[in-house]
Amino acid sequence: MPELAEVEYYRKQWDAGLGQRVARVQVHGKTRVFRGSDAAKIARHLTGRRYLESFARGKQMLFRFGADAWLGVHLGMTGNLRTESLPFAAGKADHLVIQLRKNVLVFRDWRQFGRIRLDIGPDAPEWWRNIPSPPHESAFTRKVMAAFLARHPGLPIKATLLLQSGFVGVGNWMADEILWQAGIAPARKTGALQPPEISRLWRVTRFVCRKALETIGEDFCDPPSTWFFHQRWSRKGTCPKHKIALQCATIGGRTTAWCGRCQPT
DNA sequence: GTAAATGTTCGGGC
DNA sequence: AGCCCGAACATTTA
Repeated sequence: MPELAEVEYYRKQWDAGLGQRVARVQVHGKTRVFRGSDAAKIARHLTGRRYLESFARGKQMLFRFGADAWLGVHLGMTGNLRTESLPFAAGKADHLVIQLRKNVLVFRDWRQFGRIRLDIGPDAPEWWRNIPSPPHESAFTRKVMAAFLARHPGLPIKATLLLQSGFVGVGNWMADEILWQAGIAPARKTGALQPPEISRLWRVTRFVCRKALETIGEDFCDPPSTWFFHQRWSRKGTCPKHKIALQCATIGGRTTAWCGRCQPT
């Protein structure tokens, strides 16, 4: 589920717990989401601390508990966050359950591709600080984007858009949306894009990210009805402009849909 | 019963 | 040494 805007939406789902102290933490010890970390240790460190603030950057989230405990959350493919009220019984996929005074913060993830980690220190952890600027921020200039494209000339542009080192927060549906709106075929080699196409790609990337944040990121409401978004999920989607059947193939290792007329090869 | 799912990482081949 | 692709991860749903 979660790309840039969905992540922003889920981040806010824990807001109801802001300012409350952690009474108890339940973790599923053997779940994959704690890989690389000690789940029991995370539970121990969070207990007694107050939930103070949260951040989202692309597909990553960071939650601060007390002065120096930083909980990193990645939602993977099927993760989500929600707040429950007491009494609450954790379900099978509720791998992290943070019980506060009045509310319960829950991380659920069926497929367990998500990840939870904890860092202790006065400042946000290094992995967090190293995340580049997502496209909706002003630091994502045309020049920055063009330089990134130039580093991956051999990849299909679809695959390049999925690289989190350059297009922070862009995932499978956003990449298809961006390429459709920009009129660029997903299989085109990144290095083959002409300057006017790069300009269009840059403008559209920022627009799609910003608009998605205004709609999905705000309250999970649908993006504009004219978007590709509404068509690409179904096997028999059609181009919003031409009403013709969409093309479908695996590109960059992921299912990709596009319009043969809007996006000529 | 089989295929596919909005993500990332690792290993092998070139 | 890069670079690129496919497989693997775990589970549900169509």
